[in-house]
Amino acid sequence: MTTLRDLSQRLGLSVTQVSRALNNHADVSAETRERVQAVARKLGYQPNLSARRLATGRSGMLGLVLPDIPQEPEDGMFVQIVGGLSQRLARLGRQFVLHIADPQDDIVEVYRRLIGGGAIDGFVLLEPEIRDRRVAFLRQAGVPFVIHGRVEDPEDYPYYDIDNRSVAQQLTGHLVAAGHRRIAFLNGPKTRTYAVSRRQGYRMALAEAGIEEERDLHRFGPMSEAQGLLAGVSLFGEGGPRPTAVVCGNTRLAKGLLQALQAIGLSVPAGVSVVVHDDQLPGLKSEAMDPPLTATCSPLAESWPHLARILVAAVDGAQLSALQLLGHVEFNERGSVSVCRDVPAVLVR
Amino acid sequence: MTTLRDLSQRLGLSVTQVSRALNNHADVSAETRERVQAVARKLGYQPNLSARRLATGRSGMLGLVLPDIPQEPEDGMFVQIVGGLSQRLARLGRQFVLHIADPQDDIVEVYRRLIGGGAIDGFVLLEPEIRDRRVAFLRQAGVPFVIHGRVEDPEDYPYYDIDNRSVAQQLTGHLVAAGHRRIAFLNGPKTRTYAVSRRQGYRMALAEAGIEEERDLHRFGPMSEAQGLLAGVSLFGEGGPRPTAVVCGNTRLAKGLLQALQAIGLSVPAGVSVVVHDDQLPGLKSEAMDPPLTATCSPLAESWPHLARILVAAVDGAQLSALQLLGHVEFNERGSVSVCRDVPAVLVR
DNA sequence: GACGTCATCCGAAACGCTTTGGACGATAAC
DNA sequence: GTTATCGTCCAAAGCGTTTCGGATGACGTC
Repeated sequence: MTTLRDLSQRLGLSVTQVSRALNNHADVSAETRERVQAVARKLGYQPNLSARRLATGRSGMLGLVLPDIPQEPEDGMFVQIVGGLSQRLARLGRQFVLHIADPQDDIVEVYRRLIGGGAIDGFVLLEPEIRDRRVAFLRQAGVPFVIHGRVEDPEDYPYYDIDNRSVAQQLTGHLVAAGHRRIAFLNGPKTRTYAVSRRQGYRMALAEAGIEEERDLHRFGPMSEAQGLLAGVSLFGEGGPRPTAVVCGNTRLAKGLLQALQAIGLSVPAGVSVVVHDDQLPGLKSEAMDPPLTATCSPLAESWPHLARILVAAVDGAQLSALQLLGHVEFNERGSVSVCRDVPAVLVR
Repeated sequence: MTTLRDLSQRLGLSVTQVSRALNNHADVSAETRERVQAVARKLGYQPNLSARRLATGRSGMLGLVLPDIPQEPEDGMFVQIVGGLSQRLARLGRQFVLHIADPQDDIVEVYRRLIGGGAIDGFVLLEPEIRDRRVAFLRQAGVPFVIHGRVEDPEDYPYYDIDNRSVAQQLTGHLVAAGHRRIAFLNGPKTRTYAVSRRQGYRMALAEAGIEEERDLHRFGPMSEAQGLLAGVSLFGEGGPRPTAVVCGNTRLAKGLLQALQAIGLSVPAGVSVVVHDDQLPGLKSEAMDPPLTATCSPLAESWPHLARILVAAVDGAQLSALQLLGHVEFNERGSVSVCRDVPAVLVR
């Protein structure tokens, strides 16, 4: 292994100057810099990361901790995440450490161990929850991180997110504009911050139109095909509240819902109007469904480059304003919504 | 962060003794060891991995390098691999580093960079090829690794594998015993060592029965459903060689083949006999197929714990004999094979 | 009493890097 | 001619750990 000392001896320079030359410091002449870098390249010099870390306190390793091995059907997305992050971070000269925790371990302890060893500079946090313990711990410990999503105020941390409130408001509003007043919402798990934001958007859209929210039409749960199917049956099956339209939190839920509707004998959009938020999950595109669904669209895959970039910047101590980003959301109308001719439920009762 | 020096001051001992006490060295009294470990626990001492690495030359990090982001349908398996390895290594007190290379980078350069930085102690190598460049490089560089599979002789390196030659021989032999003489083999990619081993097994079984190999019945290619389908059509469609039985390299190939056979109107086992090697890929079990397939079975998921254990032992400098393992293979007869009544092709011609 | 043995401890060096504080000429400013 | 400034360089300290080569004292042996 070539070390700085090897280079310095070969060049007749001090170790100091060689180090500075390689790291593009100011006080080294252009000529020396060239010479040093040429020799370094020739000898295939690679800085020893451990030594660097010991001197600087930084290891160049960024981590992702998962609480358990992902199972179907989320595992495909997991590949995208891990692959995207790893590749992006590699391009930024960092290394990616994946840690899959023991499910029975306390997650905060896992983080404590990882930063305690000094092996990891910062973390990507997925699926933030309200009052997220990881966020609280890392913030207090002064360890850099970036959240995929956001937590409750104050928003004084790096994140990449989409405007979930606006997404829900837009989708719900679109149905309201078509005359619907009894609109179901298949939301995500109650403890997830994005589900909370979306609830706000849903409510705002209803409130704007003077519609009173029906508790039974708002369902929280995992964003899975199974959940979509179950919710669909429960909403539209016998004894169900039978709304006239449904907002789906993602395309997996939508797929399940469409199956339920088909089984029940309801067609879209004639019988029920359906809109969805589309993360562009692999193999589950809203435009390829039957019928193609009107959707807000924001590819999940766009997140990873941003998360990588933001995390690296955060570790390097960039300004907070440079570390917060809201992704772009498109709205695509595709004819899965029909004008509602039903007499408002309130009058029926 | 608590350091050895903190502990030593607090205990009135030298840093040396504290270090030795924590690492269970010989020349430290039982009483001191207890005391040291108690205080270390209390202060939540975590050894600084970078410092340790600098002193020992080991970082405690083990790596897996993938040439690109896995795509469907292999991505599910990838999750199992990465998840399994990461979790197992964590339990052994090591960290797992996943590196997804840029597809355009030379793979050996990627390894060179990773070990050059001194960040990684050893590697897990997946999908070995004949004359594998990674193996050549790592062996020459003296970097520990474990192969999932094997390469050509000499076998002086750590591996976990199954006896692929025997698997192919067993499956082919089973068909031979049922009277089949024109047996197709859907094998893996030609450059993979396991495909080479399986070819040997296939040939041995044929040779034993005095059957001459027909070139056109032995197909190499990706072990995908699509490939199984295409091969099925090409073998049994119009103008195809129409063997009486097929050995499938894995259940994905088998699934595709069964689709092709159904489309063509051939039934299993009445029309064609089919056997398969089953890696227990998620959602693709040989016993759940239609019909359930006679199979050799060796769960891929069993590999990860072994690979993790072996790699750690290799880094720790264990004897070679402790580092080589052949996994268990079961044979399950399920009735997808019928006795062959066809007149041997040679007599027809 | 001299010697060897043993258990237990310690100081100091080493790993490869960054960074601090200053040295040394050359040039510009007064 | 003195002083300040600037560009370029270097020695040395320090990061936290392991490890080598002793040091020390207690004890038993002859």
